[in-house]
Amino acid sequence: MNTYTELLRIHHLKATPQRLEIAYALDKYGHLSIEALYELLRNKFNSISLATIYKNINIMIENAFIQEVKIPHTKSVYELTKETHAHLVCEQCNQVIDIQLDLNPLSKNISESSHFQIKTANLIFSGLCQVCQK
Amino acid sequence: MNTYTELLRIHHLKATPQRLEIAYALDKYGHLSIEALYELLRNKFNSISLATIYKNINIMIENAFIQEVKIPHTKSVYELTKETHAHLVCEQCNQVIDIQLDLNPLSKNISESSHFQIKTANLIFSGLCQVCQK
DNA sequence: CTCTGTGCAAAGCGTTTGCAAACGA
DNA sequence: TCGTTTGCAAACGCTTTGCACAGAG
Repeated sequence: MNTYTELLRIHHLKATPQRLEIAYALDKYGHLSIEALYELLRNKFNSISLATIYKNINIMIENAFIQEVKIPHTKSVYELTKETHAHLVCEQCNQVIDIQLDLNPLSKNISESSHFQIKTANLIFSGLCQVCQK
Repeated sequence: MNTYTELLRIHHLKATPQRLEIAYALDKYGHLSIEALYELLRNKFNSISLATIYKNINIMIENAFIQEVKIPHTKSVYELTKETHAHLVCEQCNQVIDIQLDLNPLSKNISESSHFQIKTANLIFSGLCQVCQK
């Protein structure tokens, strides 16, 4: 039993070949759109359906195996759930980069001053990656 | 000529009654979904079309008169463009609150350490508002 | 007067659903 | 074997488009 099978199990998901491939692809590429995932999986499964992608993405989100990243001005991408981090999004090549960033102190400050109970923070920086700056 | 007419002019938008009402509604309520906007405008214009809402929202975004706020797990809302700020979103009542927050120092830090040229930052805190905590 | 915006209906497109067959445990 | 998942096709819902008329400047 490989790592992805275990990972799926932990999140109460049966390990089908399609799901294993989704997990593998997200692990390898970090962030993928529905469309990109579909294209990737088509290389493995000649007759895979978009419906299968959607059904799996949805159940994987429900089970906290993956997360949706909503990006300004572009379509969403999906990533394996991992510890909280921020995203850098290149407006030119659409690359998405994770950066470690502890927002807890800031959240705490705001919670205290606004009486709003903060559970999660979502931070996206948009701009140009090193390559696209040239 | 009222304020909203001027505001629209500044963004190179003709001041039609429908647009004036959109501007007024966003100014008054802060953040509105397409659907909410449609319901509000229907009170003023008995035969307004959803297509008109969409066309105006789109051109207003293009002309930087308004901005879309993409919220995790819910539909987008729209707001008048103003200086950079973060959002508090209540997961229970879906209320959206603006908070002033200067992310420039943080952006600068990240830009320098990551060689990524940051243009804009987008920060959303999700949780429970004061009322919904009870 | 001219060009843009509006409302309506139809088209478009991404996403979801229902179902029979295939499959995982 | 039993319950879940897959793939297909159809349905769905949100958004966009084309067009004729109305309205802003």
